[in-house]
Amino acid sequence: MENPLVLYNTLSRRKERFEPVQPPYVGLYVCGPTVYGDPHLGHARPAITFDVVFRYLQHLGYKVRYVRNITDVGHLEADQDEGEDKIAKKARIEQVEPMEIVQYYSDRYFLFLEALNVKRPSIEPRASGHIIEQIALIHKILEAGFGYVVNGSVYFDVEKYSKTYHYGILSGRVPEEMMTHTRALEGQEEKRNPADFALWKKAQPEHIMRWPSPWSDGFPGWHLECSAMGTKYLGEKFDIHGGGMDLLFPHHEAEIAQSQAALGHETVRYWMHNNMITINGQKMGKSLGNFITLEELFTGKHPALQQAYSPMTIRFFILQAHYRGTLDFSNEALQAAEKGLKKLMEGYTTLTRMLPAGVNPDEKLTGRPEAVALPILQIAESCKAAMNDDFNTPMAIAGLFDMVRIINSARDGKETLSPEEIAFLHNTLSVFLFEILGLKDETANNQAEQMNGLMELLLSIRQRSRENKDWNTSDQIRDALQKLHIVVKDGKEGSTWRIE
RNA sequence: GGUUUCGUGGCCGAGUGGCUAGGCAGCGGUCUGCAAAACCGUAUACAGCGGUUCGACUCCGCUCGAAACCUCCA
Repeated sequence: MENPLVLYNTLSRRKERFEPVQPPYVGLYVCGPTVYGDPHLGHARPAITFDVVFRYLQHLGYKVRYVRNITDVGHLEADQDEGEDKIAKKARIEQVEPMEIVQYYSDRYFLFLEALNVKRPSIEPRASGHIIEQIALIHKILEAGFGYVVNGSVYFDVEKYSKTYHYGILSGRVPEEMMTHTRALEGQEEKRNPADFALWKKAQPEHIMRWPSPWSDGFPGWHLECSAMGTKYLGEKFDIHGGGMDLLFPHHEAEIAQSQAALGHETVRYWMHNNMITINGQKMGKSLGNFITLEELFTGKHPALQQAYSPMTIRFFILQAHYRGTLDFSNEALQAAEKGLKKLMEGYTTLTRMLPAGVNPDEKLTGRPEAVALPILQIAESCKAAMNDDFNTPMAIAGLFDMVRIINSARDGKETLSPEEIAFLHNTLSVFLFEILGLKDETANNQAEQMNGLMELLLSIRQRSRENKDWNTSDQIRDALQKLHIVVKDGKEGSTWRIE
C-alpha cells in the first residue's frame, strides 16, 4: 500500500514517515485518565485527538489495536484530614470503596466521551488489574541491575541507567542536572538520588489500595502501569504511544527507561503528544482549579460559560486546531465553532437533497474521478494531504468548507454539478465529516421533538380551517398525512394523531 | 535556573523562502413581502532588531513577551 502518512515524532522532534512495525497491523497506546474526578475539557483533547488518529489509520486500511488505560492505582489515598482522628475512624467505615470511585468516574468518563462520539478503544485495561504484570516487570528491572530495594520499596536507579542508556532522550533533559536540581520532596530520603523514581511503594497504613509483593504490601509506581500494559497487549515493539504533553516528563521518560531497562531495547516507535487547552492563556488543569467539566459545557452551567455548547461543537472546536498547538478556550471561539459546524452540516444536507431520487444518503457513492472537475478533485486531494501531514485537521476542515461553498453555489444555480460530481462530493464529504473527523449531525437527534411540534402546528392550522368550514384545506391535510401513514382522528376534545 | 514550545489581521486558528488558508465578527453588493440563510466582492497580519538571500511572515542570531514541564495533572 502506498502510504504517504507522516507524523511528528516527539522522540526525534521532527515529522517522520509512518511505517508500522508489522503492517497492516498497528499498535496504538494512549495514556488514559486517572479516574478520581469528573472529565473536563482537558480530557477531551487527547481523547478526540487519538480518536481521529485511530479512525484515520483505520481509514487508511490498517488493522489497529488501540489500547487506552484507566489509571486507578497510585493516588487513591483517603482524604487526609490529619489531626481530626476522631472523625477519621468513622470516615474510614463510611467511606466509599476506592473501587466505587473508580467505577463511578470511569462510567462518567465513558459517558461523556460517547457524547463526543469518541470510539471505544480495542482494550481499556486498568492498572489495578495488572499488578502481576507490573511486579514481573520490576523483577526484570532488578535482574538487569537498574533498581534497588529500600525498606520494602523499589526504586529505579536513574544514575546507573544513564551510564548505559540515555535518560532524557524524550524530554531533552540532562540527567546530571536533574540529579542536582530536582526538588527534594518529603519522604524521599530513601532514594539514592532525587531523580530516581518509585517502581514499588510500601503502603503507609492509611493507604487503602494495597497488594502483596515480594518487597512489601504496597502499590506500583506511577509510571509502571503503561510500560506493563503497553507491552502486554501490543508487544515488546509497537508503533505509536500517545498522551498529553504534560505527561512527557517524567511519565513517558520513565516509561521509556523502564521498558529499556527491562527489555534491553526501545519499545515505542513514534511518540505523539497533544498540546494543552488553555483558558486565559493558562493550562486548564486540576491543580489550577480552572477547569470546566464536560457536563458543565454541555449544560452551560458554569460561571465562565455564556451558553451551553453541544458535544459536537466541542469536538469541532478541538479539531479546528492542530493537536500539537495549544488551544485557547473562550466563548467567542466556541460560538464561532458552533456556527462553522452548522454551516458544514447544512452544506452536507443540501448536497443530500441533490442526490438522485431513491438514493440512500447513507450509501457509499463513488463518482468516477475522471468525470469530476479538477477543482473539486484538488480540494479532495488537499483534504487527504492535510490528514497525511501529521493529522492536520484544521487544514482538512478548510477543504470541507471549500466543498460547501461549491455545493451552496450549485444550489443557488450559480454553478452546475454533474451527477458524478454530486456523488463524488457526497462520498468525500461524508467520509471526512463522519468517518474520519467523527462528527455527527446533532439536529437529527431531536426528531421526535420536532415531529411533535410539527404535528401540533399542522393540526392547529387544520383546526382553524375547520372552524372556518374550509373543509378542502382540512381534508387536504388529513389525506396527505394519511399517505405518510399518519392518521388523524377528530374528537370532541380536538384532534389526535398517531403513526400507523 | 534548566528542558521544550510558541508569539500571524477584531477573535479563534492554518501555512509557505516569491503564488487566497479557513471559520466567526465587520464593511459593500446580489437575492429578498419581513426575517434568516446563501452567494459575490473587500480591509486590516505575520512581536522587535539584525543577518543570509535576487527576494523572508517563512531560514539563522539576538532582544522582548507568553506557556508547558522540572511535583499529581490530558
